[in-house]
Amino acid sequence: MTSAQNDAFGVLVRKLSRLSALSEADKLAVAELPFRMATAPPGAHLVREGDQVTECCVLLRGYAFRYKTTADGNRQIVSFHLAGDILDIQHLLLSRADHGIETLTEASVAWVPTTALKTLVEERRSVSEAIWRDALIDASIFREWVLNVGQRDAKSRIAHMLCEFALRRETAGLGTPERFELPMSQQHIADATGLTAIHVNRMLMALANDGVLERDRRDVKIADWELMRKAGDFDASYLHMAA
Amino acid sequence: MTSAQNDAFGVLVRKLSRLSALSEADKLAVAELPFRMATAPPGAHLVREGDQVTECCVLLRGYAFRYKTTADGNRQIVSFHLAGDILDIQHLLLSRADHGIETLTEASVAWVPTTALKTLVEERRSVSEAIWRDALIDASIFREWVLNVGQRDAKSRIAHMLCEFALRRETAGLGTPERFELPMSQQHIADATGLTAIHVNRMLMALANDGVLERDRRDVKIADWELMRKAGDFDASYLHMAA
DNA sequence: CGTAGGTTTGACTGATCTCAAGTTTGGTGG
DNA sequence: CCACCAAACTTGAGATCAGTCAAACCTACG
Repeated sequence: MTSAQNDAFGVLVRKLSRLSALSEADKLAVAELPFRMATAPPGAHLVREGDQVTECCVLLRGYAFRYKTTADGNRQIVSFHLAGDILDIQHLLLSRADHGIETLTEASVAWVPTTALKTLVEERRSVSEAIWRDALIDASIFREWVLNVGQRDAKSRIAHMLCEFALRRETAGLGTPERFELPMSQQHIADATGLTAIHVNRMLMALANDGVLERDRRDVKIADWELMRKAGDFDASYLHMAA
Repeated sequence: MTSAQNDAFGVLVRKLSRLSALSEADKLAVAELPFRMATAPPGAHLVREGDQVTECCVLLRGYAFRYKTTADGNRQIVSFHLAGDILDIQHLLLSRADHGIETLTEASVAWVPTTALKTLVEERRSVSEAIWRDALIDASIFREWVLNVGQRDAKSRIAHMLCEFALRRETAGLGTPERFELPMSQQHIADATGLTAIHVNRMLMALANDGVLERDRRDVKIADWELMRKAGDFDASYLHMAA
């Protein structure tokens, strides 16, 4: 094992440490996982629906998203991901990909054999707890998204998505939630909220007009977080940031 | 331990056995879990959003659903459940309920201390695998629901929901998928699909008119499964029935 | 400096919602 | 056994949010 390996998983170790108390031995075990590094340009397919998967994919740098499509070709983004996220922990126990994974920006990913991850989970209780807690939070976020697309109107959906992104970004140590650059286009936001890109554009302008946010292309400034929270009917409980 | 205990968890043991190969010792360990039995009338709240939870809830008889609500009171059902389902496995590692659970029909439930379940999962590899596989399939279903409410039109959403219900019901050994009685009202279907009850009613009539299904109040007969599958854009892969 | 992807604008359409009323059904008590 | 009631279901008409189509405008990049 090289020190390069230790460094590679630093962002993952930090994320897992937020989810469960890891001993130094635990952290070392994570850092010593075998893996295959890869970099991918924006819009690269990491996993395609239907794939038989034998490696889990950890995002070390950049942004990615997971999506499903209908038979007639409509795309629904089901989650956005940032550095430190395990993109497909479900492949630990389900070998067939039920959805696709794609990069949003240029990204670095580590491919870890599922067998090695499985062994790690079986042998290290705290690591297991961190990983499964992460998977359960993942599911909680999906539930919130069902609520988001099922019950909220267009403006709220978008505001909610922005709140979640801002907060998760902050939690991952990627900057303040007040001002940030979106890695996704309005079409991506549309696919995540079940709207059209045109309507997303109109609602973003409406949000700016309401004084909820300021915008310059993909740069977003949330002028008034409380206003934003209300606009998006956002309550961070579902992110289970304090387990 | 009494034989009554063994019997109580029979439906759970069968479900877990479908998810992972369990030894007789594994099955016994599940059957020996401590629990508190309860019966609940239709519409009973089993868990409320925000609750601090110390017991997991296993549905042994009847139907239930999980739901979230917006600040202005709109309800989104995020999943339906039938006998054998663990209703809130997320409480194994997340103590705060991020959504509510309610019975659809009269039901019998077993409350199992999360500590006991946690011990079971730590000590029995196959049981652990079955339970986590179930949790991951749960998440896969949430993703499909995001797609369903986000991208499909009203008629397809309802048809998709009916396909899923019919198939899961069959898998659980509760009868044929061709003909069954719905445990939920049209309002429940509306809350699950992000529509209004009135529109659900119209679409159910349209589906009957299209020759996709026959209906007499809550009795449903799927005349032509292939037609139904097409109407709902339904592909069962996401249920991971063959792991 | 040309091009492609992303964003913005406007006019029109339509799926689904809202409101309001009526009907059927299953259960309950007299 | 029947009358009543509440809940669920059904029907109709009008309103609206978001989609569609078409075109123009940026702006980063090769």
